Amino acid sequence: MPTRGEGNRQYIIGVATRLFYQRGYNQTSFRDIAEASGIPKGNFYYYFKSKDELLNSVIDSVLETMNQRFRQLEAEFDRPLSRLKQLVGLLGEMSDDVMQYGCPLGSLSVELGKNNQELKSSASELFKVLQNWIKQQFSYMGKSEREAENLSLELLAKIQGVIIVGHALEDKTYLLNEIQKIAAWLEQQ
Amino acid sequence: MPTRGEGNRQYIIGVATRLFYQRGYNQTSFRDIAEASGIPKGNFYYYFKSKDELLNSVIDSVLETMNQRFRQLEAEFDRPLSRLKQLVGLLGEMSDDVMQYGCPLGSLSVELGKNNQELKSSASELFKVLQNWIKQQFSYMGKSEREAENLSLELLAKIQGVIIVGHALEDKTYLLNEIQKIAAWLEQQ
DNA sequence: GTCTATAAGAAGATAGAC
DNA sequence: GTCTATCTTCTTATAGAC
Repeated sequence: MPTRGEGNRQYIIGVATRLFYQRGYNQTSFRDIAEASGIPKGNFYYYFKSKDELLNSVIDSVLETMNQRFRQLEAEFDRPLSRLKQLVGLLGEMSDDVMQYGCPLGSLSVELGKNNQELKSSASELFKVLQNWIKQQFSYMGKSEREAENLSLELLAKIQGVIIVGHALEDKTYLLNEIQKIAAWLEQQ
Repeated sequence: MPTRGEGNRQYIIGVATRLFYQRGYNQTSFRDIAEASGIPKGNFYYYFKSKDELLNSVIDSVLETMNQRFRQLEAEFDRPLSRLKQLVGLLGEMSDDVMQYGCPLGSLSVELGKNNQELKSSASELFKVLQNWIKQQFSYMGKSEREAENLSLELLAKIQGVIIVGHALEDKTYLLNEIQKIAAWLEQQ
């Protein structure tokens, strides 16, 4: 059997990230992750002392991925408006997943809000980091502190709103159209 | 022990409705419902042949409650605009629950979308009924078919957006303020 | 580090006495 | 109709061989 060492840890986190999103945290068992990863479930306790700790590691990993993507957007696009439009474009690329599983950040936050307040706060951190980055982009665009705050919340609410409605109404065309409208709205700011 | 007959059925549905909302469907066990209702869990199978069937009954019951409330709003308020504002006002009254558990319709739809497509469609029905009623109110206000459709979706997306953002950011003040803004937006239509 | 076996308890569901 | 006891399976988690 191959020995991947610490690489195994990251691999487990990657598989868990996907399954937690697609099936929900509570509905994903170590058995599921074991089958999807090919790693016996007994091993998980060598890397994580509990399932909750695995979720915390997943959240940390998602946070890191988010920050990497932010830096990437900052390097690739000079104009903050372009960065925001790119972010919205990403939503369009994820539309199939979004239609089935909802927003990765929003759905996790809501699920954990129902029976795990501690982990819910961790998940909410992701949301706050995203909001802060968006806010900063609006600041770069010359908006005041207050305007940037309001616009960042407005953008987030628009995104979350069309995701839930598209998901619940099972209407992908609606979702795609609304994403276009959000991009157009961004252009006007 | 008291014999409540068919009243028991409705009583179980009522307790389950609340618990499914507060804890999530998958995270609510028959044991939980038994403890909260005082009815032994073995009895549930006399009224419902499975947990999924109980959820279906809950969804049916919520649908009926929604329709009752619609009729009530129609009887109590002549102007369709007043009815819609009242509906938004209801969201404000539920704000504490919404902050903790999210939207009763939206969160259920997202949860079921992750591992129970059949039940998810049933939950989505609730959403569609709500949208249709909202659309009808806009029609009564003189909007065209297309305008009424768009406005109903816009209202729903606004509501869902501020719920998720308020919930994830743990900011009740934001939620309450945004509900006020939605009411003001309604006024302009 | 990796793997198997298994413990301890909770889940949904059923049987059958009353 | 109501209730208890129990079956089966699945869960998280641990023990211990290799």
